[in-house]
Amino acid sequence: MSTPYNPEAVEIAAQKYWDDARSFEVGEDADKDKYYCLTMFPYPSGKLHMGHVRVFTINDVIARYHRLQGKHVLQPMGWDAFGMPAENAAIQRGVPPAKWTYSNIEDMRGQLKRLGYAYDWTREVTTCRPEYYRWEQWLFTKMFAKGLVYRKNSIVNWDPVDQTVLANEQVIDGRGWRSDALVERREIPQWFMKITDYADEMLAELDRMPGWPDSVKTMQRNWIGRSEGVELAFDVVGEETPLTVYTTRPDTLMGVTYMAVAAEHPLASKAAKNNPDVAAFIEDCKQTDAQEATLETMEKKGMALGICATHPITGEEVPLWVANFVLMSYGTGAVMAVPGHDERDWEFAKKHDLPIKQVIAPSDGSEIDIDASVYVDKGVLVNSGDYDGLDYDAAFEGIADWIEASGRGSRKVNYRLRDWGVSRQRYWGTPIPIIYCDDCDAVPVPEEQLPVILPEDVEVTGTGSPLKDMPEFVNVACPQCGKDARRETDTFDTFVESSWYFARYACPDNDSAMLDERASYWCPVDQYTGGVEHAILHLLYSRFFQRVMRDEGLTSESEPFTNLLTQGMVLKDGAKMSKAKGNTVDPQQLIEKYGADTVRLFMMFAAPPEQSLEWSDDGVQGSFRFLKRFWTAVVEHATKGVAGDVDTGTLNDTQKELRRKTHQTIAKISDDIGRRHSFNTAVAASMELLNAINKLGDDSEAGRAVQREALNAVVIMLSPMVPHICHALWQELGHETVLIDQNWPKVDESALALDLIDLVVQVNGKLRARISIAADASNDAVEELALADTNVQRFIDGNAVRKVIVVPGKLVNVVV
RNA sequence: GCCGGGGUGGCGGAACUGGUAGACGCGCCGGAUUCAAAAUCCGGUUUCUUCGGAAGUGGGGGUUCGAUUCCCCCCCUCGGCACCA
Repeated sequence: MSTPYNPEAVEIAAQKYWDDARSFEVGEDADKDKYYCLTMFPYPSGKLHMGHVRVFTINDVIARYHRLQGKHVLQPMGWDAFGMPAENAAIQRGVPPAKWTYSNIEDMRGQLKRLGYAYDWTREVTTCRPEYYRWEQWLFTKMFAKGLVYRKNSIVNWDPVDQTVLANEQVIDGRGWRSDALVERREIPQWFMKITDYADEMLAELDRMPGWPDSVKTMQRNWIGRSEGVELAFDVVGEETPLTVYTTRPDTLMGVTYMAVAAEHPLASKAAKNNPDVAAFIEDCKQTDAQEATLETMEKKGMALGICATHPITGEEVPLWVANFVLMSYGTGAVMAVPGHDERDWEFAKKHDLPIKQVIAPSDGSEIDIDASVYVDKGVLVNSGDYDGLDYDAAFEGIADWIEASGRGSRKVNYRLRDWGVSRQRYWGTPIPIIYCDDCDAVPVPEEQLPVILPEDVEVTGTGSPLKDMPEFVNVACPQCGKDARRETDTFDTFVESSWYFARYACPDNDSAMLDERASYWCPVDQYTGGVEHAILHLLYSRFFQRVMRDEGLTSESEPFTNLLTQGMVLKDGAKMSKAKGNTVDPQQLIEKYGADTVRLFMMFAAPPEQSLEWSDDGVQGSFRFLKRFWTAVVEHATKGVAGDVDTGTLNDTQKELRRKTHQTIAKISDDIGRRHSFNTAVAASMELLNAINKLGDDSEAGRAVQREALNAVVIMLSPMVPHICHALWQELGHETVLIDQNWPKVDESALALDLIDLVVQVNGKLRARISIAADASNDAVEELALADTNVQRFIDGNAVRKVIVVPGKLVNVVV
């Protein structure tokens, strides 16, 4: 087969072999060491993009590497098939979302197969199919029974022209993307899952997850945002119900000079009734979208309500304001303001001429001017009556004790994390299995009536969900009393589907249970790979669902993903690839031009997986060139016949050197892939070894044996990245066996031994000489030889040597 | 605004636990091969330089015999911020 490298022929042949042999279909074998290797499943947007190719290749490399290590590897693939783009396509092109989605899946599956990923396609899951989503409907009804779901009002982006709810990404500069109308905040009833019930457990477990990156764990910790503080009630003059607030700084209680409530707060609404200015202000507050980033960066506005609260300790009256930065959905919808010791309160007080009172002084006794700048550090209490002189801890305890004793409140642990709102006013999603009855209120759909099937043959117009206009869907008998009732027409957030799919891959065909014993075999996922953009929401929701499933008796695992790898984006000209920017690169065209292996190789070589990857057409060309060199090297070696085994006793120095390089490289690549996930350096090391093989030019029996050993190793070690070419080259090297069934090469420690080692010599930290010395030389001998070097002596220049630092095997630093 | 990343030659990146900055590849320059080109192969390639060296990892400071690596401050940039997935 001394033909030039023809990627297409090589790749189709390898793929046909894997297909025919069903190489990647795996069952549950209790005797084998299982390894579940998973990548975040894609949304079927139409075509594969480079971001997909990158993450799937990373995962495939890990999967194939572990298979060569003797593991029983499962790598499945499926489709996160519900979501907005299908509705948008339907609006724009009149294609029903289901049809559009299924056709995209067909196209993308074909593209994935062409890339040669080692997937077990018999386990494919598609979330928009009733046999999948029925089980999350089922779990929802179980959660309902346990009180883990509830309904409450919450805020959405309302487009007053299109009369529809908008997603945050459909709000551009505060306006609806289609109507250009100013978006309003509007409250509607929605379903919530009590993720906060698991906040403490999920937070604590983060400390016992060594397989996750610290950055992701830190983000999740901050997101959960556990804080200890007190909740306390302020009496409101002329009101029966007091105003409850939460604070983590009870030590600053004596510094409260005003309070603020949300625009939606009942006290604000009440004040608005006889104050048109307040009413106008509240209306104005609603003229904004519901995103946190908008809220945090917009101008802080407020207005006095003309009502006062009573300070619980001093009895002084403090004015009540309504403010746009206080949200009804956060905490109690009201805050106590301590302008002296809170940044935002200070700025607000300055703007509205509210009094600023210093109640905390720096612990070191230094003077501060609270009118000139805010002081947010913890310190010693001043101007706080009985509490003066106490430090933060003592003041916290003292004031908290007083609050509890007075019956005004209590210590409370609070979370920044809010319960998960799962209702979406959209068509293309899993129907929420609830029936509304005038007598029985919200009733979950009984198990025997599941799944609630989403009608697929619909027309989508863009103004509201088509389900509302389908009496055959909406009208239903109440499961409890049998009277006429109405189905919920909202659907689930698509994060619900992606919160448990990883477990369903183990048993996608089970039509009588959500999970079975096969899930116990495969779960948890050993290696999970996906974009950093999912560091919080998707990963936290999945951790939550895993626990819900555990508490439902479906699994014994608490954590879904043992090891996590978050990969960076693919950029072109420094920017994320997007149709809008016109800087996309189509993987399909590249595969046609160079083959899948070249694309896979470039992806692995161009950057470490966690970092963003800058696309380069020249770089792809370079990867292609390397594969051609690789092909030629093996073919030229093979045409001279099959070389024998290495006889270590008969090698000359250059042969020994290549053999050392071979085994050094085996050690390096094993570590690079297995431990560090540093695929770019693994590829670089393979290139170095191949360069060394090509340089040897030794056709003696021993020379050819050493080359063959090296080539065998390179072919196996590059195969996770470029499996097709390696499949062919393994045969070319004369093996009767199949590459994917091989074992990873082993390091021969004896090949690594060196008689002489090179050390560098520094004088005052600057490189001045290189010396070669016996590997087992003593530090004294190393020092002596270093000092004897003429260039070293030149830089010592007659000065007294103050110190000599010898780092064994590395360097000598002479300090003068 | 808040939380988490990143910043090293002309470019992508390497340097893993504080120890030779620039591995490997791209690009470029020179050479071989060729009627010529493509492809391929060989050599060179941080900058400045008085050719001795000197400077250099976003900027400023610090710790250390020694800092891309650790600490403090700042700048730029990317991701997330609960309805994009």
